[in-house]
Amino acid sequence: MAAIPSKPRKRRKPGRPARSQNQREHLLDTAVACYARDGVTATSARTIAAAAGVTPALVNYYFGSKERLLEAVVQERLMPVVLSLRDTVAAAGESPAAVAAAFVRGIHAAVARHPWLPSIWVREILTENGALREAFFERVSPLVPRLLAERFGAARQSGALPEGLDPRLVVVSLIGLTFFPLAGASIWRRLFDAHDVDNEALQRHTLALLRQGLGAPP
Amino acid sequence: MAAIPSKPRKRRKPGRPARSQNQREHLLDTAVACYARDGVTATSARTIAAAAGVTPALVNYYFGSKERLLEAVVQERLMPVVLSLRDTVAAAGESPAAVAAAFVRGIHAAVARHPWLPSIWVREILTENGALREAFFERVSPLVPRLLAERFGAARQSGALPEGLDPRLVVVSLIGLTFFPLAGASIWRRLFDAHDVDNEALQRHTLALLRQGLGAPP
DNA sequence: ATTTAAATTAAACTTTCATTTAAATTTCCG
DNA sequence: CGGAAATTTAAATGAAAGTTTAATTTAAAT
Repeated sequence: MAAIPSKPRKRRKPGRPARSQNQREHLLDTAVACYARDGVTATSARTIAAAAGVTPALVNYYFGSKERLLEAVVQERLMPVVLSLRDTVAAAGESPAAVAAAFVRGIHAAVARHPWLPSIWVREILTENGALREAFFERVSPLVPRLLAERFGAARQSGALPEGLDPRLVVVSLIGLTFFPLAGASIWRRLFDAHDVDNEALQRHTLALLRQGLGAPP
Repeated sequence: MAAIPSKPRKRRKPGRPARSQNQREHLLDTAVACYARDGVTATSARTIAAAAGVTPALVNYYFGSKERLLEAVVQERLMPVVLSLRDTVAAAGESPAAVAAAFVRGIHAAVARHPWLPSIWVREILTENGALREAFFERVSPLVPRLLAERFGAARQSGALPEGLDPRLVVVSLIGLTFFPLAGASIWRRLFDAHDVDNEALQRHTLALLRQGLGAPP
């Protein structure tokens, strides 16, 4: 049986195109979207190229290898977001509640601009052999998680942290309360028929939970 | 240059082995560990076979295909844990705090037995094209998340849920507060030098945060 | 206008993967 | 003990992956 070329796909001939867009930036954006959708390791260079409408060879032309494309994504897409988040947190007040609120708002603002963020975080940083784990330790963790832990640690020493809470674990809880619901938004919206709940409502809920908790069991 | 057989690897010859262990169960355990470490899509049948000390052909002998191995892992490894968790939650009282506490304790107990659980959850259920997403909707979500949402919904109607909290989002927050810190345990222990904090301390912290929150900003 | 540099593709190469097949070895049942 | 069924491997096959190379087209520089 012969393959039927139902769509006579017009493949471009080789050669520099007339008015070329910035393919390098476009490849970075496409790659980050593919990483978020399928995971870094499961994303082939061919997939990224196809999604960007180019050939795999172009990926290597701009980045040299699959590995260095990931490195460029970290440097040019992930790190700017992290730096901006650090500034937001650093500008918050001293009280744990204020720092936590600034973090929650900062994450929500970042995700509104960069929807790929939570998915990549939970897949590639959180898990055992995540593709961004080392990048996280070396470049991200000194900027945000350590800063948060210092603030909460100082608050505990001045008695401003409620009894029973570990300042380091407050950082962990905060990340879990923000990235996790944002990463799974499409899941719980579908599951609970909660299409009425937008991210702003989620943010209000999270801040309310952080303020007062659920109360004590009877 | 000739390959040097430094370790004269003793490859077994074909044939049924003398006293065979249960390779099928062993392959299921190995697969679930590989899934947790590298992610489902990034795990090749060869990787699982090598980790289990057998050849890839044996994977197909027992499961027919890579895809049906995943299906068997869901049915025979994941689902029993989910069913047990549902019983724990169903046996809790009516108050939101009691239900939440039962869930947190149930998750911690399950993870103590099955360390692969949080990693697989955040990677394969939470994210956009996660390999277990459909299995979650069809088989897991009716058992646990829906049950939780019903309890919290009832609590809100009887006024037992604090102001500002959405009963459906309480479920999401709960999962984020448990699976996320457990999945990332090796990260934050290393990051904060918190090797003194065991999972029991984490559980106490989480329950304390759920009880009282962080307090209001000044 | 001519030359040089940049951007892009097609095609080829090598590796890795999932799967199939045939053979080998052992257990189980009569 | 002897044959049928079960379990395992080596080897082969075909598809997909990452990368390299050479060719081709356009833009930029002189």
